[in-house]
Amino acid sequence: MKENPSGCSVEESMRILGGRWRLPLVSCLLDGPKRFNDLRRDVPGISQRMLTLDLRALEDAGLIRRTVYPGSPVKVEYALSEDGERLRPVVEVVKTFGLWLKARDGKL
Amino acid sequence: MKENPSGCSVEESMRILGGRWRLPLVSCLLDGPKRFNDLRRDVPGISQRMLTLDLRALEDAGLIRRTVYPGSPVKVEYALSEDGERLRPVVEVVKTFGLWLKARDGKL
DNA sequence: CTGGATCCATAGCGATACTG
DNA sequence: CAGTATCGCTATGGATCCAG
Repeated sequence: MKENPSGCSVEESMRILGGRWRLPLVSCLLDGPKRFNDLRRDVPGISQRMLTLDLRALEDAGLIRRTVYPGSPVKVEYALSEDGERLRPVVEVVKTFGLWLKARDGKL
Repeated sequence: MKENPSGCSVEESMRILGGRWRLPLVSCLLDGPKRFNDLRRDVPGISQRMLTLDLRALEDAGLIRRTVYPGSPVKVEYALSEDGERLRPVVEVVKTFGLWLKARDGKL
């Protein structure tokens, strides 16, 4: 009973948060809602394709809300859902680790 | 230049923690040092190949220490390094999120 | 027991061009 | 502005066999 369902939970998370852009994307959205091209700018290096796919995936997971404001041209806004807000601590701690990593390896 | 270095740190982290098994592996090692076949057992589903590769990668990143105790048969022990201990909060928070995720999707 | 070597399948991702 | 569609490469990971 002391066995490892813990690792499984981590796997569950990684199925959604894995990949190169998911977490950086969420990280950007923690600042507040953004539009498609805002994200393209704020997540440097992401391709338009991956942006679309990962936004889709996160939306399907219920972590992101997509709102369309009609008009010409249309305006589409992406925001973290209430559930997605649960990712804040995740992003924070991963970011912290990344910063520490960079500092460590920078000093070697 | 004022732009998102936060996201970059997240990317740095994911370069090391990405992949399907890295974090589950670290999660297992949080309990204490383990041997190769212990890990094979405790990280259900991992192939021997990936276990080798990921242990290697984490070792190269300085997050894991590998100790060989000579004898016949040899005994090899893997443990988190001091640096690797920095992953504890990461694993914890990811695990928490995973558990919550499973609960949420289980209840839908 | 602790791996290394090989082969192979798939998933992830990038680049580019096109569209309402 | 906010996407879709297509192509192809590479990385990731599984299966199997071999070895000290």
